[in-house]
Amino acid sequence: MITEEDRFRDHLKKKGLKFTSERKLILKEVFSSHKHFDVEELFGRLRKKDRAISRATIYRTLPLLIESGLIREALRCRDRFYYEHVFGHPHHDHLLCIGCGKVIEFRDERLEKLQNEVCKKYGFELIEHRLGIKGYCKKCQKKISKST
Amino acid sequence: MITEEDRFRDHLKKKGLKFTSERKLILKEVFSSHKHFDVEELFGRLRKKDRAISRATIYRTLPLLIESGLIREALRCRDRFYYEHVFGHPHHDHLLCIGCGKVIEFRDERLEKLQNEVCKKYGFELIEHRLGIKGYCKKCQKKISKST
DNA sequence: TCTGCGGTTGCAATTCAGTCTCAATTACAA
DNA sequence: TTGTAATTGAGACTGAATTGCAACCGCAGA
Ligand SMILES: [Mn+2]
Ligand SMILES: [Mn+2]
Ligand SMILES: [Zn+2]
Ligand SMILES: [Zn+2]
Repeated sequence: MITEEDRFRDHLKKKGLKFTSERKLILKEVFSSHKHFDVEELFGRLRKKDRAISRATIYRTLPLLIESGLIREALRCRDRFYYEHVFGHPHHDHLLCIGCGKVIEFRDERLEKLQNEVCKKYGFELIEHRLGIKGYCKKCQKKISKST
Repeated sequence: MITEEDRFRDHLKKKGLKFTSERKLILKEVFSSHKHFDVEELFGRLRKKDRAISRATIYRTLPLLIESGLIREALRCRDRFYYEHVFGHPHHDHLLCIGCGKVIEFRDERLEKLQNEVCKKYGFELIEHRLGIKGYCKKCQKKISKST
């Protein structure tokens, strides 16, 4: 069974890059939780450990994790990228509540299939897609109807 | 028949805001072409006219045009937002070529319907959505297969 | 195990889109 | 025409992300 570390090591080797202790720590921290995360949060989490890692190194490592197929940019909110696992986690899309910021993940096979059809129609080779649906979650709908 | 200017005037009036010459010029320039645009491009186009308008005013006006339902954020590439017309142009989604930057617009009713279904399932009130599919256009596929 | 060659790191400086402040200006309703 | 609240441009500012550089270090080969 291949672990995320195996995958990362392979990718680095292929590119003639080194598996440093910093990259190892970042990888470990990234895969210690399944939640979406941004650079600041990751930086904060790492700082609390015995070994702090600079923001620059984090910014330089995340693209390597993306290239390895381990994570991807999931959302962009509040002027930041939020990342999520790809390795070990099936693809899905997101509902974003404008009211409270809640994020709901969903997967719909029919949506995926239709996108393939669209690409076929235009002779387009699909590499990746991102679907973000903005609106109001149940709770926020209630809040709004109460306040009017 | 309602024009984009009517729409903008109405919206401004509703909010107690003024229809200034700057806002009028920005509106005019935005609707002078149907292509996607970003702030820098719009700023450049306006500067070439008799009357230059500051970036700050453009940044302050675009949200008003969005609120009015005249334009929307269509894409995010190269760290910038790209905008497009909503007024007078039916909703659609985008295929983005990673190779050459080409943007293909498409509309698929079934995709729209399925998204409504997904929202219903989660009790989510859909306000807007954005689907961006990244990949390679026909030409870029050929280029790649030639170079290997 | 030792060595040397790249690749890597942290830091601070930098970039750049986007926001904000403020004094001067202007739309527009009365 | 006038009063007033909204608006403007200029430049300072913010904050995420990038970069240059000198010291550092992983690792393949000896
Ligand atoms: Mn997710
Ligand atoms: Mn479009
Ligand atoms: Zn909510
Ligand atoms: Zn292309």
